[in-house]
Amino acid sequence: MGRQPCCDKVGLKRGPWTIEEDHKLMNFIVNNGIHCWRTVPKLAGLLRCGKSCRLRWINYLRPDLKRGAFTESEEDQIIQLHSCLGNRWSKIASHFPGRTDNEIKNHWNTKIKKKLKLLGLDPVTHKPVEKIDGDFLSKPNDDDRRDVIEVSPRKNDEKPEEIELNFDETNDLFNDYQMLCESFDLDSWLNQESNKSSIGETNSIINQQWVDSVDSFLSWDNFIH
DNA sequence: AAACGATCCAACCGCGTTTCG
DNA sequence: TCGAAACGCGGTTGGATCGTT
Repeated sequence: MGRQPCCDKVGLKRGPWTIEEDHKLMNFIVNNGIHCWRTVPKLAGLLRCGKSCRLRWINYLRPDLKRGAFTESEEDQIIQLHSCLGNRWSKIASHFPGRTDNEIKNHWNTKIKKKLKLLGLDPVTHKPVEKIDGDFLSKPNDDDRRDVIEVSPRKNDEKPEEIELNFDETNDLFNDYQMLCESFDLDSWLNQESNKSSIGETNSIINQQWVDSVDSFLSWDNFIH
């Protein structure tokens, strides 16, 4: 005999969460904490599986979530960590208090990947795309030595405002990026992050403050997703 | 104003690992 | 010790929104 099943999947709700469901889940966790995700939906009165509740809490409802756009320095750190850790999003996210692995993964796939490609870098290997198995392909001709980045939307027939990066400029950017990566000491940075007054301690304070004030600052009737 | 395509992101799926009976 | 379920993670999807034609 192993554990009891997480859920029977019959009659369970799927898809986007409603405000009412969010409220139920938050109220339950605020009052009871998290001990076993399997029991959470049942005790909270939700027709969801524990897995779905866990995801909703982690990615959306957690009080210590930092919302808003990623800053440039956050992006740089993500790139640096990705070059060391690869697609281990939860590991990367653990160094950004208030950011979720899902959020970082989405940001990587929608923004940073493109940014690296524009720099002529392979987002997987962080190496120049011209390079295959250690050998550079033939020297690019003049047409190939230009990357064009549109920086403003086109209006009708108007010529788009563009930044032209020739091959040498792209290389300069890549060199800068490599220097940044080389000068980045992952170990000391990780130590520094973990020494920051212990994140768990900080989070518990934040949680407590949030729990104390949750009903006063959240007007659920007017809650906007 | 409508149609279409691109982009974003919340949520789901499936798999490997961990935990428990 | 073993097997089944829970957990956690990374990949993928689908719907909402935005921008362009």
